[in-house]
Amino acid sequence: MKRATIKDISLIVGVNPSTVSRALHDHPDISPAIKAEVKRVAEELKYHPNQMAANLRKNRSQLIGLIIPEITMFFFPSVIRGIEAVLNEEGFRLLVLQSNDSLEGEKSNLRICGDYLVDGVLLSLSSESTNAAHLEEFREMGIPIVLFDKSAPGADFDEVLIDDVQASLDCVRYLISLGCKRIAGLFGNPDMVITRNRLEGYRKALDESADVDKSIPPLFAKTKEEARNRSREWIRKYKPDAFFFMSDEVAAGLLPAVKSEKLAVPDQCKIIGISDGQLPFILDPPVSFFHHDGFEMGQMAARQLIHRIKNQNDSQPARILFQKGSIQFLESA
Amino acid sequence: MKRATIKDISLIVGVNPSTVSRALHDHPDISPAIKAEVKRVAEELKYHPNQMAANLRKNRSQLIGLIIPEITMFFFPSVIRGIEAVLNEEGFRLLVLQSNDSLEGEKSNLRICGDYLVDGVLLSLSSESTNAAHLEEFREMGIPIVLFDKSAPGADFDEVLIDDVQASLDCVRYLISLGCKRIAGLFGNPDMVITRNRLEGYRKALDESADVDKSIPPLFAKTKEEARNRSREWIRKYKPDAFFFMSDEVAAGLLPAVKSEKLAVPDQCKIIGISDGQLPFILDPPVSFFHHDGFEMGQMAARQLIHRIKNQNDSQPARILFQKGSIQFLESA
DNA sequence: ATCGTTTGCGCAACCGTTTGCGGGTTGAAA
DNA sequence: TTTCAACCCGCAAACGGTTGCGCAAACGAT
Repeated sequence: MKRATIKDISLIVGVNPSTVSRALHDHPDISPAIKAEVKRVAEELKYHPNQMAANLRKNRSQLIGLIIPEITMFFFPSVIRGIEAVLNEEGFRLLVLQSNDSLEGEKSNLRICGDYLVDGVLLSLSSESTNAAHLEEFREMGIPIVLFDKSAPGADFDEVLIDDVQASLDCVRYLISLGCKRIAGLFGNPDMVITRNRLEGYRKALDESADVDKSIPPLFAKTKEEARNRSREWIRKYKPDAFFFMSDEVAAGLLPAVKSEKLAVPDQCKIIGISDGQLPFILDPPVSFFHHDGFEMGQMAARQLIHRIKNQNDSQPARILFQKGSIQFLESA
Repeated sequence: MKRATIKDISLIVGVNPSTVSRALHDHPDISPAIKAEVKRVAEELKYHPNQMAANLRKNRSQLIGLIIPEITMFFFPSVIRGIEAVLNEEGFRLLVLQSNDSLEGEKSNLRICGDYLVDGVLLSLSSESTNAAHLEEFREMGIPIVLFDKSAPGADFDEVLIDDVQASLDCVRYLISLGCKRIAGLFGNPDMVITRNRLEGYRKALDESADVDKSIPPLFAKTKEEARNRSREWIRKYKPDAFFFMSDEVAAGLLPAVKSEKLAVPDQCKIIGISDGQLPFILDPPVSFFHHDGFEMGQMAARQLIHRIKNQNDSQPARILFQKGSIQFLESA
């Protein structure tokens, strides 16, 4: 059984295909009688419009491209749920693409988005994307881009971010307020702006206090495995009394290392960091965290993109900083 | 700047659009000279084919629909990586859709797949999909479906699964071989076939042994939160000396409960289950697991689907059971 | 009865690419 | 010189839906 087309309906009802199209879209030019009949037949034939055809004609696709470095168990599943929650209501579909954290991959994915006439792109930059030059030609084609979570300096696009500096600042200040003196910072890929910002917040907090040790070098780990492996030695060498982790991924490596070094939490060391909020309930011990909610960020990014799609050039690029603001405490610290 | 089209190229080169199309596809009818010139101009104009137009004409889309109940941090991120690894090589793109674990959502997603002319669907059934009746009309449209991870009885489609019964059987047998007598089983949504099968393996293993306690009721939890909340009471009431968990999701709820009940692992109780293999390295204590690799399953499902797309009716539906086969031991048990 | 307006629908072009067919040109074989 | 393949390329019709424009019928007002 082939799919029914508008033509099939038009033949049965005895009207022109254009009339069928208008009837199905409730165009005022069409009489109620014909509308009813067309819809009845459409129902009967289980007619569904061929999106490709409609898209070709309308020069849009109702597709949104999502480009992320790599989909892991951390953060992005929440983000995708948030995005889809918003997009589905608006009738958009999600094309998921991974850049493999490379600039080339990102470019290639952007091209794919162009080829499929996506109506907009949600983009979390790769660590190799130190600027936004490769996005410019995309802008020329009139396809809106919203950057989220990971941006780049001078990127003149809509952005949805948390205040990375402030978030880590808050976390480390909290550790200092507990009396911690040797606060170790665990970070991700040092090439990324997000890492630099969170590092900045960490350092700023340390600098505020006269009597904390500032000699412990931050540890940079690109994967949770690397975080776990290198954490042990780091811990042994510097004997921290507190840890700040910048993401769930590195936290997932840190905790096992802390355990294997027999550091009691929170008695011997406190741990806090920035997290999507799922892992802290799974990890042992539960760690406190600055709530960086992926679901919410996904929603906001999607909303901003849809807004931008509906009114292309109504305003300057928006820089949306959002934050739950508060730190959630799970340890008994 | 508008996108360049084949027509633009044809005007510059001075040939017919059809010649341009053939030249770009290295059709043997076109002379090397024209091919070179066409490609040069295409390059110059940064030409990229409009997929929508090509798809409409060719009546396919190079799109694959992925329908899953819900994307969480468990399992599906790995699966998606596996799928994309295969699809990208073949030039397919992935449309990710969530059914919200409902039959209606699944149907709706299938319709969307049809509207976008997807070339195939990868489907992990919702818990409400107790049969595959709603997939039949899809088959009539000639769109191949590959079910993975979660199937239904009597589903006459390609399936990529692990041997759920055998996997849990192996796990529980192992616990018995360690001398465990009070083995508690923690499961997910009892409506799902996958749960029933894993429960069956669990029970079968228990039945093989005369002196194990068979009176501990299995605990069914649909979310990790439910697993955590209800585990405590369950543990207190039945004092198990071992646990079998059927998935990462319930394991993520179980472990904190075990910890809070002060059960030492593996001294006071052993824990083993079926896992994607990421969480066990994060959880404390690390638990042993039957490796149910999402990445690999994603790859296999994608390969099977592509095979089916390329030769539609070459054979009966395949039922691919795969397993790493071995249990990985992380505890010192 | 006449004029003007609204109502309701058809005509045909169009979106960009693909593809069956046909035909002109060139070359070699008979 | 005729014949018949290749060899190359253009023509035009698709794919299915959308939309500007035009026109006839129906209606109201004068």
